[in-house]
Amino acid sequence: MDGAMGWRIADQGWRKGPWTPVEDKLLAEYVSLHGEGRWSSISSCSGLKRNGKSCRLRWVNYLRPGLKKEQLTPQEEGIIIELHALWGNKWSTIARCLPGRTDNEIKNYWRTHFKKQEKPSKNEKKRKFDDHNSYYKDQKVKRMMNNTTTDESEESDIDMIIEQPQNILPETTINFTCPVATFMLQQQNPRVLAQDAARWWDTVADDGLWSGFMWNLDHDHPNQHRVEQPFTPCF
DNA sequence: AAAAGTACCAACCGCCGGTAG
DNA sequence: ACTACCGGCGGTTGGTACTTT
Repeated sequence: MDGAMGWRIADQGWRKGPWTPVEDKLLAEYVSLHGEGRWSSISSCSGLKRNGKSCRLRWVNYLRPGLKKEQLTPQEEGIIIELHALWGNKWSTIARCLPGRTDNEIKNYWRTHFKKQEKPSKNEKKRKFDDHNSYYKDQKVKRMMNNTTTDESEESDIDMIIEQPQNILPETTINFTCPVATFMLQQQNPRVLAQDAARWWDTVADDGLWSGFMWNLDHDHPNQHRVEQPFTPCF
């Protein structure tokens, strides 16, 4: 398999590594003339010493018009989290629901922010705990200032986390009590670190974005969830 | 100031499914 | 029905910038 002209990598002397501006220009010109596709014939038509696979990837992930170069917004992060919980590592499917974002970008984002190493360094463990702990302290203070919750069980969970670090520090994964985390742990993505979800949650909550979001957790039946506003097919 | 650790991202690789001949 | 080609996908790697010690 993969014996196609432009697809064969060995023995062809294809250029590898980072793309140069000249190569980008050649690729863009080729696509503007011939449209997307026909990747395998690029090298013969454009003079590019790249295999078709590499050309396609470069176009899709970097040169294609409409790509967003800026950082992911909190809304986009939330969508990624939700869709990953629903679909798993279907990066291209998730990407179709985020216009201007690529599967590679989303994949990288997820791996960087949510799929941490099994055994982080000692220092990182400490930092994760510190971040996690300070997050809950912040949340507690916010609630006290806003006087918004009287949920004793949640309160005691928070106290436990803050006051009993020895129970948590040695572990890579920390359990936590916000709805996002609870949902994610119910799903098959339990390896979400408190630091990451907490950071995201903090942003969303502070920005007032949470209320408009798609989650709808059924507190009467905590083992169940439903999506109030299903996605319209975007692919 | 230097070394070590970490985060981020572009690009490569192998595999798979669809399709044309 | 079979085979080769093509395009796409997900996992992984390597380089670089940034941060921490």
